[in-house]
Amino acid sequence: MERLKKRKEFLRAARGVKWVTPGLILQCWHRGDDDCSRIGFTVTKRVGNAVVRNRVKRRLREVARHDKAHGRTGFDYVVIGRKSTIPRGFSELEQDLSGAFRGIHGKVMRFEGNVKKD
RNA sequence: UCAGUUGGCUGGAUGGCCGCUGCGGGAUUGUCUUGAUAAUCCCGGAGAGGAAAGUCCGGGCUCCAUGGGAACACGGUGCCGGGUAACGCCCGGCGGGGGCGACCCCAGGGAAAGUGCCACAGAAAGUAAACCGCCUGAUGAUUGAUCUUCGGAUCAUGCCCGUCAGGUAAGGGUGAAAGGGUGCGGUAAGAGCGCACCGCGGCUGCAGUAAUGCAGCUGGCAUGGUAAACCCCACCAGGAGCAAAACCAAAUAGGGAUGGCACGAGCGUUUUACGCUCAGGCCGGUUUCCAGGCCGCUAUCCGGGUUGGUUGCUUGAGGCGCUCAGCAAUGGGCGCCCUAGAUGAAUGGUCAUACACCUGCAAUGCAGUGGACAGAACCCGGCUUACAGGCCAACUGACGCU
Repeated sequence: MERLKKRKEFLRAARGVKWVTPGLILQCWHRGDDDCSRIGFTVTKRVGNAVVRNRVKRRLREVARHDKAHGRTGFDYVVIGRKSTIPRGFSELEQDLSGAFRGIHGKVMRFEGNVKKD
């Protein structure tokens, strides 16, 4: 799983499907090719100062590192940190992410199925 | 022991497991120019701050082609001496203010160069001025006396109640501030009108590198405040910033159209053309001068590009220790050390153990929360702001004991 690095790719993922959990928000964009899955992290200034933002981003990155099973090839994912990411327990965050992956994949399939019907 | 002042240090600890980014070494594989490069793995070691922050000053460095002189504009600084690469910083001193004291605070040049402003209140806010009051003179009324034709007239009085003319800044009242302060004399009442002391100005002497201080003589009250109002004086100062800038790869453009001005002179070669010289134009905020560089100039319109990598990038006005000079800031000498370099941006996640903090139960234990302010982005020197708790040193005051 590689990292997203360009602003354009983040903006493209923000136009895709979104899934909200208590500890984080997951966005994804189905590229449609067979390259490996990619993931990026976003924490806005509303969450806190630089120290808090760094801490949120590190916990999210660590959670994503532990969860290697759910990312699918051909997908770009963006994880957005929230103020609630800091007080949330680490195992709870792991459950949030794996649940978000399962939910968002189902949502993408339904969305693409609707597109094919149209 | 308590209260306080100043300066400095520290900025969560220990361990297990799993990661991230550089660096050094090694192995395997691929490539080729055979010692380089790319990928993967292993080992070792390193990896946020005192403010990394605010971006407020001063520098280094890079570009604006470069260097220098003069004037002006804009901007900044402002007691004196020293330190420094430099500063608006630091140290020492002076002056003023505060504190019993250790000590602290000060945007601290010029207000007799000029202009402006001083709300409200108040009579008056700066060529002083007369509201109340005080004083003098005249006078009305009053009162008294004399005369009388009984209407009044004349003389005196002027404390009290008025009017007019003048004097007065002592007192009252207003204000942030009322044209030196206190006392004595003086005066009709008063006033630097005179005197003493204090304050202020000038001159002289002494001490000090100087700011300034002390002493003497003298002047005479002349000089209200405000320069963080304009201003004057002295000194300093070109602009933009690492998204600077350079290189590599890809892409490309010193792109096109229209109009205006110019397309000059001389020489050489082979009359177009090219080269050289002169003239002309452009080159830091403006003007100008000197050296120098560049070459058609200019206006309007149209279209396109602005991505990736490498360097810059961490050895520097660098730290630590000893020593010498100095009251100190700081400087000299000697020795040792190398200590983050990311770029959607590493420096962490998690668990355990004690240790602080807070809350509750409740009573010195248990449970829960959970670790001050805060995250490098080219690098230094400062300033400012934020900061839980802990430690050290020197000094001051009070109380007690010896």
